[in-house]
Amino acid sequence: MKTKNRPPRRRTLLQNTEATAEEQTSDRPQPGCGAELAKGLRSRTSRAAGTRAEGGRRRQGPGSRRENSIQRRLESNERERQRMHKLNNAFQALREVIPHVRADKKLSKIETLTLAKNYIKSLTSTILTMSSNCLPGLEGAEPALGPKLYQHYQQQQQQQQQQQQQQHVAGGPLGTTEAQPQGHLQRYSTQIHSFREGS
DNA sequence: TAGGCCATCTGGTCCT
DNA sequence: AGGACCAGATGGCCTA
Repeated sequence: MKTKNRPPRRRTLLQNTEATAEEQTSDRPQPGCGAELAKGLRSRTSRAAGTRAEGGRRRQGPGSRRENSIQRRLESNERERQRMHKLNNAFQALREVIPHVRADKKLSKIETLTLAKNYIKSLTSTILTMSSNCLPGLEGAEPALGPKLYQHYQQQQQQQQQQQQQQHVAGGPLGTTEAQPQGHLQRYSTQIHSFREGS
């Protein structure tokens, strides 16, 4: 696994605002981001257009609109960074459950997604092969096997729940305090529901 | 050194 | 209104 513990490579917007006037007039691209460069070009043209209006430019002190705007941008950047870190953590978690040949080499994101897709497909295929007799209606369901399996699983769950309810009505729990099976599929199901509900 | 991959910034859009 | 999400742009790091 390539561990790139890189220092922040870009100067932040705040740092840019503190850049020297000499740097700001330089034509050399600064180690800032590209979008900002584009914005810089835009602002350059607007500066050129608004030279007269800017004749008496005021100092932007703390609490000014520009200052607030920069502050909001920095907060937004931080949130975006956190979001990307979470995304990368999810990628890492996915890498750890996908079997692959070269364990010494970290999978790229695209490789991770591709392998995950193929892995799911192969597992689904295996399940189908192993239990083709037990899962009526799944024969030849190759194109959308995953959803079909999940559907079947849901039906099984409903049947189990109905049976449990019937038992409960008939004679109570009969002392069975056994928890619901919390297998991977169960967790998967729970997760899907939580995603749907946006929680 | 070119190309792949990645982190980061940014502005726009969508959603709550 | 503010946060989440997304995509484009850019530069740094790494490897063949």
